[in-house]
Amino acid sequence: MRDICYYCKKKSSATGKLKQKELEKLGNNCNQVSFQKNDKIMTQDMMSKSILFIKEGLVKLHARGPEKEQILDIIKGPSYIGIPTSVGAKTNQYSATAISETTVCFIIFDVFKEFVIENGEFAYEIISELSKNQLRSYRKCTNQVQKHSAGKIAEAILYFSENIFNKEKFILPLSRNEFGDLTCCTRETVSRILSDLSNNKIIKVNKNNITILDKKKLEVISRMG
DNA sequence: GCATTAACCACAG
DNA sequence: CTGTGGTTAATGC
Repeated sequence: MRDICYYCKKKSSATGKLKQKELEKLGNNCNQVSFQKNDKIMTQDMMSKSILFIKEGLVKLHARGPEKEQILDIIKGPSYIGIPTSVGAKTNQYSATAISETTVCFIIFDVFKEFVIENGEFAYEIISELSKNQLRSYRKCTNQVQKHSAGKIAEAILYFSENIFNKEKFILPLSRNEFGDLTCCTRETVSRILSDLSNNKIIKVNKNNITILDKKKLEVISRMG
């Protein structure tokens, strides 16, 4: 049991900086759990007591807004989730739900904290990941406010293709409604824009199967908003 | 004014 | 749950 982290092939870049002793300690202080699609991994407003590491799988981060549910981000393992809310707040500021079969490591907060304090390289890798996420989040926020619907949806399709699946063809792991919650559109607008893009031969849509046919045009739509 | 955009509503499959 | 059509309000030219 104590060696599970030592031999883990899905280590984060931060965990890669841990010494063997620390990895053993991590192994003794984390708990690996499997989740099925739609299982709740972390719930908004609940007390956070662990750092969560997605070893494998897809997860959506979401929060209740004043009006409706908002999908904040789609995360692919291996990646930490919830460091900001575990470190910066008493309770979870958002929920996390599996959108594919997912393996999560729950790491005891104090052990994580100890690594940050005692291992500078580990800490730097964590800061690096948090920084990248914050920059991406700023960019997403600006785009959501300023782009028109087609641009936001094109951007999201490109995000799935380039950052999640690394393919031109993929299965959208969200319903139309959820896709709307992610892109700040209504489900009707999502439907219409997907058909438009399909009619214009920019993407192919069959239920949740999406194929990018003309990436250049999709990028233009994303950029121009 | 007129056109465009997107939300809201309704209804069908 | 999804696609489509009509209506409406806001915004831009």
